[in-house]
Amino acid sequence: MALLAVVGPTGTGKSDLGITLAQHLIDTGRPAEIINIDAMQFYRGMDIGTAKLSLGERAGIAHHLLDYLDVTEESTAAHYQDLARPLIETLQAKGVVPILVGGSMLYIASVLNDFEFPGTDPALRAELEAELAEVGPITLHRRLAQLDPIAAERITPQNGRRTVRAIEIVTLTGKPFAAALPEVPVEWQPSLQIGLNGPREDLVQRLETRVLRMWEQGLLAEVESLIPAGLREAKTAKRAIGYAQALAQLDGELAEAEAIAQTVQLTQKYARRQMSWFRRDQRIQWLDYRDSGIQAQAIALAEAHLAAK
RNA sequence: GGCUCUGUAGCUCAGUUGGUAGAGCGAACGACUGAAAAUCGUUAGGUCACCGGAUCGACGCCGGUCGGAGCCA
Repeated sequence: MALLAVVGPTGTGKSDLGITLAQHLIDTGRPAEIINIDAMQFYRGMDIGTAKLSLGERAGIAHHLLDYLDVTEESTAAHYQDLARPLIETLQAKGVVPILVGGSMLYIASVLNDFEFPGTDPALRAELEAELAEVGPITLHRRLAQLDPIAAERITPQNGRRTVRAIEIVTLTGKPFAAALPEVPVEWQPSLQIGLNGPREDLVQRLETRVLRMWEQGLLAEVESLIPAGLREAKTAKRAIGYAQALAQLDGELAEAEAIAQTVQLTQKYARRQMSWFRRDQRIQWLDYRDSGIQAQAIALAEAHLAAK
């Protein structure tokens, strides 16, 4: 069973490379389809700010898990895992090569690695979040230390978010929470991950012009059109980098130059966080997006993976 | 031209009565198992504009030079 993935930080050309790979496989008689794994491209109507491929650019290749959520719907990695894994298996059963394309770290890991998300309980969660808001992260963390000393040691006391979830897990499962990623990831099934990246200074430049282009292409108008659809009430979608800033600009809270500058900065930071996550995965085969031979290299890697299967 | 204020980390600024400096943001690096485009941690950056003086000792006092802001002519 073949399984390909194109990963890496934002703005490195993952979508295009995904098309190239799919096209190559199809041209050589092996059906291939793309599965989006960018958490913001799930949302219908969020196109410009997520650099979503247009229909034309998709070149007739089937794309899954793209545009399948309303802006008001919340997305979670656990839910995505439930959708993506059966989809992958279905495609494989039909002899289609699935190509995961995107940069949402947790989502990728939750599909490709042996991730098991313990359940959640909205009431308990709400209760813990209220408590967090009231007493602050440090106090809540002391409670975690009593419930699960090891988890508490692995989560910094200032990190209220992770503390809440850890308490939730321990309470729900009655078992300790690992709170740590395994040294070496356990594979869900063998896959080839191709990573795209370039020198930091170059990427910084690239991301800046990319953000400028989003504004030129009408991100503001796109955001405005999403307001009636409920963007303001959204939990996840309205936080998207660029979208939050465009909203602030529409509300007069930010001048355009500020909104753009902030978006550029957040995008840079995001790319950095992505790299710090991806770097630890030794299986990723890194390619330099500036390299003109990148398509051939990716195809060679894919062929080797298919041959080994 | 005169008067007043001002020049401290890449940016915005703190710095008590003189004992060679701090924060926030940014940056680099890291953590990460149901919001992950989230949430957090660590570290590196400063001849305190420049020159001179008094002092055991100055970012801090005195004098001057250069740059910025405002007010009056």
